[in-house]
Amino acid sequence: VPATRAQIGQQKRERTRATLIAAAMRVFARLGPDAPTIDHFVEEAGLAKGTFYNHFETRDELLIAVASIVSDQLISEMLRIRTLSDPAERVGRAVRTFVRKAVSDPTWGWIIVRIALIAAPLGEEMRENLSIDINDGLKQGRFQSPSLQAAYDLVLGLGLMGMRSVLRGDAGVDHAEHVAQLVLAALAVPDAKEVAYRPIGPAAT
Amino acid sequence: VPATRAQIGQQKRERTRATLIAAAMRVFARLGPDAPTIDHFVEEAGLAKGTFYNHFETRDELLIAVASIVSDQLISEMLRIRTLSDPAERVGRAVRTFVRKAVSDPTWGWIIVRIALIAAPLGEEMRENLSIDINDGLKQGRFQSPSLQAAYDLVLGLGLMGMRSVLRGDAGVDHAEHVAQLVLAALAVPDAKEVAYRPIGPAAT
DNA sequence: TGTACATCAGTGAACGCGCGTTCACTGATGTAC
DNA sequence: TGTACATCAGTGAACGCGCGTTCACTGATGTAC
Repeated sequence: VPATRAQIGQQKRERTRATLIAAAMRVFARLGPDAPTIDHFVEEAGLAKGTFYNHFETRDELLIAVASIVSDQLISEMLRIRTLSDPAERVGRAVRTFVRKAVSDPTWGWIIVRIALIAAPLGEEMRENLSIDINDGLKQGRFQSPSLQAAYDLVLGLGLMGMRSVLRGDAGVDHAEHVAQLVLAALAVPDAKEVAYRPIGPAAT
Repeated sequence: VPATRAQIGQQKRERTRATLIAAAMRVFARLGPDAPTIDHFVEEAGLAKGTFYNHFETRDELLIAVASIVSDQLISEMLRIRTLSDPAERVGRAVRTFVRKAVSDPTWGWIIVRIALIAAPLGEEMRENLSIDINDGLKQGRFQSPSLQAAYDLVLGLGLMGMRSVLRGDAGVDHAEHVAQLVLAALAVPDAKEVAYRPIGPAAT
């Protein structure tokens, strides 16, 4: 089928928008949520300044777009892990996966570390999803914790700090497993080390 | 003794500087390290804009001054705790003290949470001091951890996230003890709960 | 088939506000005589 | 004791750069005939 003018235009628009968002991710990862200027984004993207305003009204709108994409990736990862039946394995796998992903995709990792706790949507999604898994473990007696909130602080705090360490190059190759092991040990999982190192195969229920 | 003109001037200067720094602490606590402008600081302090430049050359210099003060307070607190002989009690006490202090002095707490990981001196001081206590515990066999770095991420990550929870009003009255207990449990301290709740008396060696 | 036209994403010069920075001035207070 | 002077922290108006924002224009590409 021949492309109509409208279709061609839309495709170009979408490609430019994607270029801009990809550039914005690198910039936010490098400079954090507050410091970057419009010039930072368009220069990184290799586009004219006016182009920014063809796609976004404000700098904040771009930050939200970036946060939404990262948030969606987080959620889909959490949902894949949810197919595992053991809450300990779910929480351990989540921590381990995110720390490993920070190694393989530092831009993604720095965005999480630098804006995770600031951009509202991102933080809330993480919170909701984590709370489900932690609650499951507590109800089943697989976890012990003096409170849900403390367990939540444990997983999010140690997870983020573990990501930060590997991003800064301060940690060894097994850091993801080490961090997962400590999380599970804190929650009084007896086989914490075994679960933390369990090979990642096809999701077994 | 009658005050000389030079002394009077110096005293006034010091008072103004203190006013400015106290105002800057509230502003940094509220807005983070990047967002505030010079106008924010002088308005909060009730001073003229030019006065800022009588005391600091740049916005960054003020941030460093604030970070230094907070850092000094952190270190002196850590040094007081160092008089305790049991590494488990030292680490637990440190975490507990900082979370409690975030409750009683939210401005101080928010500064730690918002700029702890950004302002270099602050992060390094915390790192050095924590590493000493953690290393002691590992060498003495009081702690178990797959790596020093992971244990460090645990204490700093859970500590900061615990502070953040109480600052946001998301946690109960015993949150400091809950967080300390989880830290010690993660490090395989058998009497984690007992140590976390041990009354804070005069430092016993 | 070829040519003139319509559409629209992208462009970048121009504008103007906000914020960092300067500096001549004020006023409080000790000092000189 | 009283008065003129010196010093210096603090003041705030003024300046100008940087950055957000606008908009007339360009050029690529499909459409009309």
